[in-house]
Amino acid sequence: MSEDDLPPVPPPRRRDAAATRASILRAARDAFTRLGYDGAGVREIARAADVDTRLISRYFGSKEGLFAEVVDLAYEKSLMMTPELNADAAHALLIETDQGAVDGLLLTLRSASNARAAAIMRDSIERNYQTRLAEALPGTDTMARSALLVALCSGVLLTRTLLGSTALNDAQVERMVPYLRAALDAVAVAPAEDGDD
Amino acid sequence: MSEDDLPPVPPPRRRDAAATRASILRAARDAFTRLGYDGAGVREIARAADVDTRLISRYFGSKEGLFAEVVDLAYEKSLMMTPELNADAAHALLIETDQGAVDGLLLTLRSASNARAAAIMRDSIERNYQTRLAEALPGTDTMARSALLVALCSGVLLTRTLLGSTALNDAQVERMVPYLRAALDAVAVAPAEDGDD
DNA sequence: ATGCTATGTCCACACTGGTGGACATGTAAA
DNA sequence: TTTACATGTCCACCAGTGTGGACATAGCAT
Repeated sequence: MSEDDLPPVPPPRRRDAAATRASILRAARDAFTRLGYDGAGVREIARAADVDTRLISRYFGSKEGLFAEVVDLAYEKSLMMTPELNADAAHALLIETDQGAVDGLLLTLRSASNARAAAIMRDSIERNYQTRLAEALPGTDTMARSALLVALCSGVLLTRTLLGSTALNDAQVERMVPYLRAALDAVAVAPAEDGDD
Repeated sequence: MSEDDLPPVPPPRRRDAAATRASILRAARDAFTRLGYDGAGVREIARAADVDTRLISRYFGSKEGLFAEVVDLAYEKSLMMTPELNADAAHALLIETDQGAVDGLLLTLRSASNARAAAIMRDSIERNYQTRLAEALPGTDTMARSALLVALCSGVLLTRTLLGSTALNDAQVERMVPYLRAALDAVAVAPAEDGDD
């Protein structure tokens, strides 16, 4: 979940600004996803990236600047919830949490309590993700419906992962997949139709 | 939203432990709901309660102890999502956010990023709320389905309030009420039936 | 090889957080 | 009235945070 989009830390420790930036970005993504915006500190990120703390301010201006870049990257490829993919989405959200596809949502949830971080994420979501999803939806009100889909999925992940709900974490959670899929379909399919493919 | 369950600040007695406790509790509930567990500071709460900071540690042991009591109170009366009430719930979540019924959820969302706060809330939700909701649901898997309902509603509120989603905040959001209600019904009604009262 | 600039490093500042000790004072019991 | 405890108050501590200044060094152009 970390080696595919960002180059791994290079063993030859010369002076390479691009590699340093990438290393910071990777460590920041992991830290923000795991601890949230407030929970992750720049010192910790720098240590994980094996980089001096000062370089974060230097390369990204501030913690907020770093966060903004991380968020943009996280939402470039993220779980899609189209009518055809709702079954997959429901499964991914309920069963295989913490897999790459839902990391973007996880990042959002863990940082949503910070107002400034929330504004950064809202921008990125609407710009990078929601528009893409809206184009894949049939019917009208696609923008609002895509937002509603993101909202529903966020809630599931929130309850499962952050809150650690026992009912949504035991073995029987598999039986919830059809329910969740039906709920998502209720929003994703066109209003008049009763799609049940 | 504040004067109904907690006694207002008392005029007469100058030293009244019960009144002080209640005042702290009220200020803490407002602060935690507005700013989240991490965002709200004990000094701020004490100032809002017109009380010395030290009394918080004295009466509630710690910030966590205070939070636990606030959470318990918040979930005693909260929005219910039964099949009959899903229309109301959908309306409340999408239109009249920040009303009393959803404050419990709001408190949860704003504090969920803190792991210790999340554990406190999970306990309270499962103990005070989820069980109650499960009893009102028809069919099987009522506990897991009630958890799923809470999850879906949390997501809507999260996206609307914390993230400030524009698509879920403009005038056209009314058109989303039937969608959300259908999604909730997909979980709240019994599996085989197709209840659409 | 030498100088310049980019790159990396160390230290410290100002600030805020939660918590606790020691003290003052009101309130009720003896 | 006097004593004792509950109640309220002030101050300080320590561990965090993000940010910036001043300095060392590597890598490249000349």
